[in-house]
Amino acid sequence: MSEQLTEKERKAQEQLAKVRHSMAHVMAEAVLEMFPTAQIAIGPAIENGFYYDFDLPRQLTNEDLDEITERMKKIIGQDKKFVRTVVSRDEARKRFSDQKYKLELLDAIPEDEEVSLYNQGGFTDLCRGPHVESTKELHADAFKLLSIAGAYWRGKETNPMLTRIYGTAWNNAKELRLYMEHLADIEKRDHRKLGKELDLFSLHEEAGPGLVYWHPRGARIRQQIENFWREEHYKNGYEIVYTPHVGKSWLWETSGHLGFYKDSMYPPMEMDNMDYYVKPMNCPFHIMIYQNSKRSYRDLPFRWCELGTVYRYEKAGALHGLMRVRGFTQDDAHLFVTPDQMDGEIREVLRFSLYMLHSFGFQEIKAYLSTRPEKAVGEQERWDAATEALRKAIEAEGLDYEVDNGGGAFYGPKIDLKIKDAIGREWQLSTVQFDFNMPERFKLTFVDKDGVEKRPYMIHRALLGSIERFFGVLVEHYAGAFPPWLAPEQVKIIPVGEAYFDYAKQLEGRLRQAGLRVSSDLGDDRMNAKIRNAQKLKTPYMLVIGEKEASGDLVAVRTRTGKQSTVSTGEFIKQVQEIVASKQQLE
RNA sequence: GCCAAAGUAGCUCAGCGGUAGAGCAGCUCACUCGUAAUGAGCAGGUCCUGGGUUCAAUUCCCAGCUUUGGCUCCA
Repeated sequence: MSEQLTEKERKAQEQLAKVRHSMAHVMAEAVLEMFPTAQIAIGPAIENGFYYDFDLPRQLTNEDLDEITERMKKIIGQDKKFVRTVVSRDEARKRFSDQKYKLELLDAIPEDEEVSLYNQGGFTDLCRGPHVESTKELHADAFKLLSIAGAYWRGKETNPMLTRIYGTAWNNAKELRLYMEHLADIEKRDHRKLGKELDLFSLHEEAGPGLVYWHPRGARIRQQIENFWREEHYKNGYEIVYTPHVGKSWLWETSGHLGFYKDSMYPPMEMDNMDYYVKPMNCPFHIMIYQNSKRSYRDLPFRWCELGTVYRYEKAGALHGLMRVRGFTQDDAHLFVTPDQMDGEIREVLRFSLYMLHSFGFQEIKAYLSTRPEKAVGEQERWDAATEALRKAIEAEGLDYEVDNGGGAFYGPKIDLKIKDAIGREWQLSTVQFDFNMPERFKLTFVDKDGVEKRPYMIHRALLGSIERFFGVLVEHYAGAFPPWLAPEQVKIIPVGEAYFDYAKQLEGRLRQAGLRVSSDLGDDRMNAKIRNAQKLKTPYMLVIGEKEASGDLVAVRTRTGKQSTVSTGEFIKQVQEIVASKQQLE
């Protein structure tokens, strides 16, 4: 199932990576022309482009980017050859004696590896390559410098901050244009922008950053998501639980959260000489329910789910719209299972997860299997068994997957599912995680057939992740044009004139009785303006009502996609109900 | 948290060392309308907050808060 590239595609990709990497060198040359004392760090090719990190004598402005661009164009036009030479370490050290970052990189190259330099005339870089033969292969009209950003040297928070310049580069001007259009599309779909335009939600710095306010229209969508979620959980053998928002410190000490994540938790509140913490996770609470009685192997598995709102102190600079917030609702569940049940339960969780994601319109899904890291709790056999269970489940579902060796949490291996949205971006939504830690820490037991108390296995899982984030992804995926089953308002009734206001209200009542989300526009705008307003809100159906419709029990349907038709009111209701029931998108 | 940029009306933005402007939205009035904006009028602002410089600060400087783009982080 994995993406197989043909030889030709692979070569084309390699070439483009070389172009981008070489662009980075050209940019470095241009920057050194402008700032001869600049320290240069690294400059790789990345997805869609390249960057280079510099330590510069002053801050860069956008005008500087223009000048760098002009200089790069000049360099490209000179047909400079990229020449590779292998040198000794001493030579390299001499060459870069005034470049401290390069010296550091040089020291990091293993003894048995060659040290190679690439030169294109005025610029030599310590570099493994590969590069294009000559700047002839680069296209002055197919690159663009995009942004200036700060980046830690070697990505380490404690290291100095360098100036990074990002650029994009392509094979020709047309590809660049398409990419720039893609960026514009991303901007149009931005959930923060659409959230305002469609009046879905807001954030209020004065009331607390990273905390989401759901407006009626956003809340309608959320209700649809949650209702569907609850129904499906009951259908799939889960029980819904509700747990508190705060708990005494011993809970978080026992769970280990205070030890590992204290900095990311909201500070405690003191009451009756006790510290209470706002929950950053739901698991300890579900565990309290588990411990409420002695559990038998006959009771297991327990599948307890909760739309649990948690609070985490995210760093100020990390907040981003709905995607990264400080208060969010996990569509959480914890499964307490016997070792025998593990395989089957994992398989079911995965199947359920895929079903949910498909229901929301995500078809392309990829799995990531993360295995035991260096530092981990739990015996090796349990890790092996759990990891195998995860792998078997992925393979049974025929999912394309990658293994992230050592990428698991310290308490257990996990599967993450990433979806691809309408414009090809990946978002991680579902996660299924084994936990060898909590049952141990809370000393969970069940009495097995043989009368012996044993540890249950515990599985954490979230299908949508956080409702806030999932909602943000949905907004961007659909660009705000939600399929009718999710749309906050499905139908807008637009009378052609005041004479039909009464009929509009009557029709509205009838549609509402039929379960549709509908309202009438009885303002004093002209019909055209009303259509425009409904269209801007991406309302799926607009019903224009006048004499013909009122007298014939008809509706003139205009969909937001621009299709028009006239059908009987009954027929319209039936059609919409069908589309809603089948969760189809409007065509 | 770190680097950089930004913060002016509900929204999108212009402007500027002499205490502010547009479009849209809102309100009022007129128009009574057949598939993406009818017209006119009115109202709306501690120019993010706190200091400093200055005769005078929304404008310049400093600090803070928030947002944006990255970096780091993300149980």
